[in-house]
Amino acid sequence: MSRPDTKQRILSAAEHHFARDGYHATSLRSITTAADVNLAAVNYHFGSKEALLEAVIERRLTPLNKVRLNQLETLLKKAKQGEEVPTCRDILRTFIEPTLRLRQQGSDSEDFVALIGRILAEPRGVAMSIFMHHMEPLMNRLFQALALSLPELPRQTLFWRVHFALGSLSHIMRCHERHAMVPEDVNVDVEVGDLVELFLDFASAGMEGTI
Amino acid sequence: MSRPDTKQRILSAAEHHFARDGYHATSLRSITTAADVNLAAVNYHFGSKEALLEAVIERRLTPLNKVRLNQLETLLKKAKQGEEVPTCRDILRTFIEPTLRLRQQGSDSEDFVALIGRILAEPRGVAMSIFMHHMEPLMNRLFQALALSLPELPRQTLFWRVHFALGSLSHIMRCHERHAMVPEDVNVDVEVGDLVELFLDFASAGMEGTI
DNA sequence: GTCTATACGATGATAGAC
DNA sequence: GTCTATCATCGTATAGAC
Repeated sequence: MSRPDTKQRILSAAEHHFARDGYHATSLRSITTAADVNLAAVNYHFGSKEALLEAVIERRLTPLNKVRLNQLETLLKKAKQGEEVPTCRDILRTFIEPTLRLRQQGSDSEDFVALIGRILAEPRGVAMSIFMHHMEPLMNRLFQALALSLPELPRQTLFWRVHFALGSLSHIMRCHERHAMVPEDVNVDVEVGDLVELFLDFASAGMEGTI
Repeated sequence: MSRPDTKQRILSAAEHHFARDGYHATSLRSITTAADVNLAAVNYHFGSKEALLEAVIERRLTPLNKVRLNQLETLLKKAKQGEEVPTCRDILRTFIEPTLRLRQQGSDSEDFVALIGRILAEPRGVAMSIFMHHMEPLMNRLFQALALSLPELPRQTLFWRVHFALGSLSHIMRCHERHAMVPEDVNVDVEVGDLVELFLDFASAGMEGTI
């Protein structure tokens, strides 16, 4: 019996398990069991566990970054036509909104969001270099746009603030389920759209803060 | 031959390896080799790999939180005497400065900072519950103080902003060595004291931002 | 080409003899 | 406290069925 979707099934199962338990704590056996395929199928289709992780990342990161870059370029073009400078908030929005929206579109991309959050937390992790490679053009463009929007800010200060903001984002990406130590009278359930605005309030204020 | 410092040597070696490679990617063999003790010594002194991790965390987190809580209480008392409200920036400082300072005091606590950053990145990780248990009183007090400082802010908004700020902090804790995608003309080397101020500029502006 | 069954060497954590 | 044995499980390799 031929099942042409074997690769995709492995990718989805791997995505889910990697996101939930982390790369090292996930065994190939648990993935192949969940995907209902033979253990050796991973090696046949991907070559190794590490290569599987790379494939998991690339499957979703490539289209995501295409969307983010498109939105950013559109914003910059529109601002240029109106001879304005795009706001810091709008620039950040092109980066974070498509990311957080992956959670809600009913697809199985929710796991991916958490997975990226985890990868960003493993400095010397196996996936870091492949991830960075995919992010570089977008990051350069983002930094460039923010520098345009905040011309008075020293570049070193700008760098650190971008670092802080993206660190904050990676934290949210990881923790959309776990909410420890929530005060009793606080309701943490928010719509994705509201979370985006809450975050943009915080991050753009932080970016624009006086020195 | 009896070596009374066996436990401490294991703790330090474990701290170093857990911080560098992560909990799951670290083998007991690599720890005991580095500590120059027998493999089984871990089980004898701590019971299990997981219990060792807990001991590693507790050894430094207990005194750290004592310092943070003391600084916060002192700040609140001083403000009360002057019949003032402590600033958001000063409150945050009591939390983050003692943490980041662990890197520079020449001790071996640098690894611990990175380790905590990593633990915070593993939602369902083995160490999360023990970590949270240690943080709860301090977090409650922190939230309470910030609510005092920003009375006009809805509590839900305050919660999320604290969440964002601490996410940002955990990111810095992890990444003090890796700095990917740094623009060419930016120098990322900063003193700990400068980093604290850079972060407080960002975080307090973000906390105080208008709604 | 796809997929399966099975085996291998390495390493994991732990228990029990000493 | 230490050492050794043990056993489960890991990622990977391979031979062969469809």
